[in-house]
This record gives sequence, C-alpha cells and structure tokens, in this order.
Amino acid sequence: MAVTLADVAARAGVSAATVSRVLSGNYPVAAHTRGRVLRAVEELEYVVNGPASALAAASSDLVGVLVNDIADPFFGIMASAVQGEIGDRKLAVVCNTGGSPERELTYLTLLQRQRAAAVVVTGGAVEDPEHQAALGARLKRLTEGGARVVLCGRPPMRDEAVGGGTGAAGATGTAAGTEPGAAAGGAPEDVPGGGQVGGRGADGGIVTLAFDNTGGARRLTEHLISLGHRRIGYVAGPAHRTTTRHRLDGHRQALEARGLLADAEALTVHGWAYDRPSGYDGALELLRRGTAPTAVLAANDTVALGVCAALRDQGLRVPEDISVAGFDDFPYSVDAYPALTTVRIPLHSAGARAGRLALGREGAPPGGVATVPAELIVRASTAPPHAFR
Amino acid sequence: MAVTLADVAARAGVSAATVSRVLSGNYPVAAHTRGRVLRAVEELEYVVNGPASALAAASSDLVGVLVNDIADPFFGIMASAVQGEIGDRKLAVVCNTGGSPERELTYLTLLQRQRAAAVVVTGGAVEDPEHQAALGARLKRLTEGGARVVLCGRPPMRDEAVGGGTGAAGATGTAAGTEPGAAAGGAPEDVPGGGQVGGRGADGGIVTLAFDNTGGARRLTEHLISLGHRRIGYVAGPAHRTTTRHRLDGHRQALEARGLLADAEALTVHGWAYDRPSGYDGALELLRRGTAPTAVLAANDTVALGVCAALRDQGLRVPEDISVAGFDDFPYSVDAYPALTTVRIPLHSAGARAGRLALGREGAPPGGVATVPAELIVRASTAPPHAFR
DNA sequence: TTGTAGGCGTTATCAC
DNA sequence: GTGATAACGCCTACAA
Repeated sequence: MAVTLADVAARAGVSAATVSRVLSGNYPVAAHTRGRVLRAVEELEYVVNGPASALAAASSDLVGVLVNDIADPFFGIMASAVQGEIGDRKLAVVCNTGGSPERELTYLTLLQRQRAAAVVVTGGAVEDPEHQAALGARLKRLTEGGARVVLCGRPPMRDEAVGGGTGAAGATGTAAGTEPGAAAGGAPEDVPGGGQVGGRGADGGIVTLAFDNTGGARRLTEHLISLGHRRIGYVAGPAHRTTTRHRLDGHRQALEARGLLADAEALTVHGWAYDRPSGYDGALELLRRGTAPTAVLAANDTVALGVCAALRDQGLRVPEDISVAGFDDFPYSVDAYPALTTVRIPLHSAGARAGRLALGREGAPPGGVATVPAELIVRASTAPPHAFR
Repeated sequence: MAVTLADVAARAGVSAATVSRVLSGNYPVAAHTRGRVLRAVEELEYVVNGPASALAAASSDLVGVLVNDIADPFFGIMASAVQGEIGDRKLAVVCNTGGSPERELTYLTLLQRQRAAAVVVTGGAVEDPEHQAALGARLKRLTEGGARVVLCGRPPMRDEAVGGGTGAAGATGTAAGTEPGAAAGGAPEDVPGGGQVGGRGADGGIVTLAFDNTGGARRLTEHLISLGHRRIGYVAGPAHRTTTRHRLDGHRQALEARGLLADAEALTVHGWAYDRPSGYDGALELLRRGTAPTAVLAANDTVALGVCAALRDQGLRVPEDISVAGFDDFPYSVDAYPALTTVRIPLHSAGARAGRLALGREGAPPGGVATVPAELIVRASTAPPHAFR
C-alpha cells in the first residue's frame, strides 16, 4: 500500500490534480501531459485508492444485488444478468439474505454504508407489514442518498412504506399484495419509456420489475384442467411470501373459474423452502392425506423435481399415474425425467433490464412499474389423468 | 448524505473519537456513554461512511469472489458457500470473468482498488504462461497490500509467477500444470493445520484449494472400462484450461493403464464452454467421426445433459445403446434422465473452506496447498456395452 | 475513560 | 491547461 497519486504526480512532473484529471478522464488535459502521466502510472503500477476517491467524490462504484441464495438458479441467473450489464466499470456486491427479512435489512444498511451507487433487490418479498415498513424506510434512505433502487421479481412497494414521494408517485400505488397487470387479467403492460421520463424511478424513485406469477400459475392450472384433471395438488413455497402467494392465487383463480375451489385447501401443502427436499416431503404429505390428486403443481422446478422423486419412490409413474408441473423453467428442467411442464419467466432478460435500470442506462417504465410476462411451457410431465384415456 | 460522526457526537455530547470507539467496539467505553451514543445513532439514523472509514483505517470489508459465471452451478454453489462464511460482517463482491483472462486481471485490479480484504479466485485457470505471469503479478500485489488470496478449484501458482516468497514457499512449488496429490496417485493429502502456522498463506501468502480432477476422472474411466467399454468418447471442456486438461489427463491415465490410449485422440472433441449446447454439438461431432463410441464422458454434468439430448435426438438410448457420464454432481443431476453417473466434488464445503481461509478464520494447510477429493458416483446413465450383455 | 489533532488519498474549487 | 488548497468523514496515536 504505497504508491499514491502524489507519487505519480512527482514522477510525471505534474501536480496531483492533473493526475486525477487524467485518470478520471472527464476534464481536458494536454496530450503530451496525459502521456507522461499515463507512463508514470504504468511504471509505478499505480492503482487508484477506491475508498479515498469514493470519499472525495461522495459516490462509489458498487452495486448491491440482494438475493435469497446465489446458488439457487432463480437468483443465480438474475444476478448473472445484472452483472453482465454492470460490466467492469462497477462492481456487484452480492448479498445472500437466505430469505430472512432481518438480513435483508442488514444488508441494505451495509450497502448504504458503502454508498452503493445502486441496489437491485431480487425475488419475492416477505408479506409482513412491519417488515415492509422497515424495508420501505431503508429503501427510501437509499434513494435519498442518491442510490438507484430496482425491485426485480417482487411487487412494488406500497406508497406508505416508502413515504409519500413526488406528485407523480401517487399514481403508482397498488393494493398490498395485488400484482399489477396480472390482476387486470390482460397482457402485462409495459412500455419502455425512453429517456428519463416516466413517473418515479426517473430519479430518486424505486423502479419495479414485477413477475406475472399469478397469470402464469393461472394458465398452468388451466392447462391441467383442460387435460381433464379435477383434483390438483399444490406443493407451495414458504408461506407469507409474495411469490408463493401470487402463484397460489393464480392457481385458485383457475380452479374457481371451473368451480373446483372446494378441495383446494386440502390439496395444498406449504414447503419451507424452494428446494428439492421440500418438494419430496410435500408430495409424501399430499399422498398421506387420503384421496390422491391426479396432478401436482410445485412452487418451482426444483420443488417439482423433489415431487417427482417422491412419487417415483412411491411407485407412481409421472405422468401416467400422476402429472407434475413446476415453475420458472430452469435450464435443466428440459433434461429432467420426465421433462417438466412449467412456466417460463425470462429471468435473464429481467435481470439484465434490472441491471440497466440500476445504472440509469434505461429509462424507467411509466409509473415506475413493469410486469415481466410468464409463458406456459408444456412438456412431458403432464398428461390426461387415467379416467380420460 | 448528511449526518456524520460529528453530528452524532454533538447530539450525544461526546467527542467524535468516542463515537468512533463505540461503533467499532474495539475499545473500552463507559456503559452510560455508550448508551447515549447508541441512542444518538438511533435518533439520527446514522450510518457509517464506509469509504471514509476504509480510507482512514486503510482496509475495507469487501471480499472479492472471481467466478466464470455466477449462473453456472459450479460457481454459484461455491460463491454461495463463500458468502455463507463471510456472513454480513464483510461483503462479497462477485465478479463474472466469463473465463476471460483479461477480465480476470481487470477485476483483480478493481478489487485491489477497493482495497479488498481478501480475494477468492474460483474455477480452473487458463494455461497460458503469459497470463499466468500477469496473474501472478496481480495476486502478488494484492497480498503485498495485505489482502488474503485463496485459489479454489485450480492448481497453485508456480513460484515464478508470484515471485520468490519466503523461505517456506519454496517447498510449495509444483511443476506447471501437475496437480498436487493426484499426480502422486495416493489419497489427496490435506492436514487442517491449526492456527496460523503452516507454510505460506499464513500471512501474505496465497492459499490453494486444488480439486482432484485428475483422480476423479481416472476413477470414472476405470469404472467404464470395468463395465466393458473400450471405445470411450470424450466431450472435453474448452482447451487450455486446467480443469479441462486435468480431467482429460485422468481419463487418459486410466486408458493407458489398459493399453487403450491409441484411439483416445480420435475420440476426443473439445467444446467451447461447459454448457449444454457444447455437449450437444460435441456428441454429434463424435457420432459423425465414424465408429461410434460405446460410452461418452463429458466435461461436466451440464455438458453431459447436452450429450444425452443429442444422443436421444439421434435415436440412441442411454445407457442401453451408449453410456454417458458427467462430472461435478450438480444437484439436479440425480433427477436427469437417466440419472447421471458422475464424479462428485464437494463444491459447497470447498467454497466454505475458501471463505474461512479468506477471513483468516482457518489456518492455511501445510505448504499452503490442500487438495479437495473427488468421489465417483455411479447412477443409471452408465451400463455395460451391448457386447457384454 | 475521554478529548485533541493530525493524517488517510482523492476530488473539486479557485486562481493563474 | 495546470497548480495550489481546501474539503470529504473517519481513525488513532497521544495527551489529559
């Protein structure tokens, strides 16, 4: 930890100010001077002191990315996409919250401490009003400090949570937990919104990229119903999380439309995580409850693989004896046995967009909220039930 | 960005120094004083200025983690484990190099600029002497600056690359590209090494957690040979990378022991990445080359899934017509069709150990190098060839 | 136990 | 164009 700006300046025979200007590049400097400076930098192997420049410039080149677990493909893919957009001008600080509200808050504070240029919060939110309020407060402080905040994969914050914003912000509010776009029943609205126009998020606001979990789940259940299934089990994700609930909502909307809602409660079991063991145990629990369903939906593809494994271990064939479907369409789902019917969410492009939004390289959508569409992918794991063959 | 240490000090009626001491906690402060300070911090919602304290203390709480691609489970799992160990006292800066040597160097410089407390470099290295030299120089500067450096999943640096270290370092060198432990043919050596003792890496050195790729690959090929296979195809990873070469080395060692090395060249094809398309195309290429192999080994499980897909599309059954095996034992490999025979590398525990090493929470192994074992996992994708049934 | 003061390495505002 | 010279906010001997 030796060579500093001053050393370079001395060697190049210029002032520290000039060196700084050459390095930051945002100020005119004579060609030959810049040449000498650059040579001195080379010779001395000088490396800028990040903390020092961050202090002086009151801004750092760190971008925080909050994920539940970076090893989970759902988050890994999004984080990778964010990183791809950030490139090497900024650094991505990845924080594994493990889905814990407390850690989410802790990390947000840590990122504020680092004076992060932006923060991307990925994945579903915990539906606790108290936590939402605390989260909103943290996020608000972050934006007030000049950081851009992007929510990717969760519904927008309620206005109360982030405190009344500008006049334009008022138009953004949605009822707690109601997914925008999905609730309207239509195609997810989303207009690129060129430049810096477009409601909050343009500057100092929070931009949200919500996922159409409800719509996707609804279409998936409709698919099963159309195949002839009437008793459809559901191994849901952890309770009190927006992703879990929205998917369940869509499922139930489809059931209700066909008057099949009565059994829904008995056919639903909540896992404790979006992982394979959770699916395995969930499936066993479902079988234990009596009349077996003819199809089982899972919280996501990983859970679905656990479900398949459990069914197989119980001597049931998928999809001959029982259909199974997942959600998210992870890369390996097509190679699973059997290839999973699922709902694709364009995680990579959503993450990339979140990254651009975080860098301000893309304008915020109108109202600061856009909904990412979800597409039904039918593969081999779903088929008509016995009665329909 | 308003409230500073001074503000808190004023509100608490103490000096800035006292507030600093309360916050860092590494200095005795009277109970009631600390109480008042803490209250002031709460009331003012004070958040430390990271860059400022990093500047003053000449150290930051950032830990860099270099990966090829965080969306790849191989890296995602290790990164997640590293993150789990560093918890929320330090922040993980994840850098996607995409396997590019240049970006690897760029990121290392960026991390040095941030005065990262430690850097964990994961995955195989590019086997270019020039790059190795440049890499060694960067790593050396990092360690000289007080950062801990941990290599996880690649062989140790040659001593020339990192410049002559202390006397103890001399014992660590291995011939370029020769994997320690594996080459010896015995079980991977590894002694925890309590405390701060144990060769380089204890302070200012580079600690290496090498993977036993060679040994794992050798055992995998031996397994196939023992099943009766004689023509074994190999869809390798990108050339000039240690992981690719070490696995290929192990494969050939096993072939050579049975006098089967003659066809090896013609049965090997290099992919351009450790991904599915690479496996798909590699398998087709292999089939195109004439006499089809009775088994195909893949660079890793992801590639193996691509191989299986290609074979299936060509009307071949796995493993009836042709056996397939992967490497790494990713979580989903057991759910693939058919369940993959593979070699398990304990990525999570290796990553966790790398994390502890990076924090100095665990002593360096003797010589600064430990080898992570690889275990053969036999599943359904490998079976005897037709001739043996 | 607490306060004082100097410095950490850059950036930005002025003059020249 | 380039050079002084204040901040920037915190840490840490050194004193009291």
